[in-house]
Amino acid sequence: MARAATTSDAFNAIAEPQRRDILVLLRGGERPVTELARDLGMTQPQASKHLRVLREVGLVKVREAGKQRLYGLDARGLRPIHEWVGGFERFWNESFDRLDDYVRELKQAGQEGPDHGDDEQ
Amino acid sequence: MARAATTSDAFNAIAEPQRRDILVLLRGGERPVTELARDLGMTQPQASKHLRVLREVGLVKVREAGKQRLYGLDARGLRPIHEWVGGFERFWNESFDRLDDYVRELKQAGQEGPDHGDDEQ
DNA sequence: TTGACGCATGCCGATATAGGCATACGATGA
DNA sequence: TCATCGTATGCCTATATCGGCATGCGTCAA
Repeated sequence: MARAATTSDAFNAIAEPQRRDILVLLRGGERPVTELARDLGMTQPQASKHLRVLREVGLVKVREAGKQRLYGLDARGLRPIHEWVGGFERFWNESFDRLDDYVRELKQAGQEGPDHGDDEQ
Repeated sequence: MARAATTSDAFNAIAEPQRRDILVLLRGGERPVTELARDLGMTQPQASKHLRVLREVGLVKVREAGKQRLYGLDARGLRPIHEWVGGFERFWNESFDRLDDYVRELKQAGQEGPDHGDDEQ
């Protein structure tokens, strides 16, 4: 096997910096391919290809407008990511040493009696 | 070129589902490699390799414990991701059609001058 | 020392990405 | 119809991933 397809996931799609840049730019509203390419300093084919990936994972939508194709943001696909990552919030808020303590406490609590509940996906 | 290195970014590191699983499991506390491998149904070398990537991007830390090496979570690297993705929150909260309207309003406002007042949420 | 265990690596193969460049295609206007 | 603009694709190369398998290495117990 190789790496998971960039189009398999929103996770994989946004792993590419340029694609992230595109999304950010798109927050400002719909844009035609060429404009995106220009603003981000990439070639038109490059932009088109990245947009294809983003389209396939559903992070952008296209709208025909005469000769142009306007790409717009569809951020809904980012929500799951935000939630997944958010599941770690308490862990980065704790300082490191204290985090270890915290974990050890959890373990003990788990062995001794009713738990504090906290787990999985 | 090829794809960005998996170790170049936390973004790239968590693009791999198995690595995400490891992180989730690690929320429960430190674990030795073999246990992780067993619980996640992967081979030991596989686990080691994924842990290496996670270690290189700083999402996990290791601690020697006799024959074992205990891997623990260091979620601090996830924070930037959470923030980046969080920058799109308002966009996935809007329904799609309304989002377009919103964007159009922004554009007009930008061209005409002082706005119509009234946006988001 | 020897042996078992826990883990990290090395090597190989299959796959697919991202970039560069050329080009095909649809829409618009002359 | 023809030229042109705006995009999407195709092809080629270099690179690196992930998985499988074997093996190297350090630690601990006989």
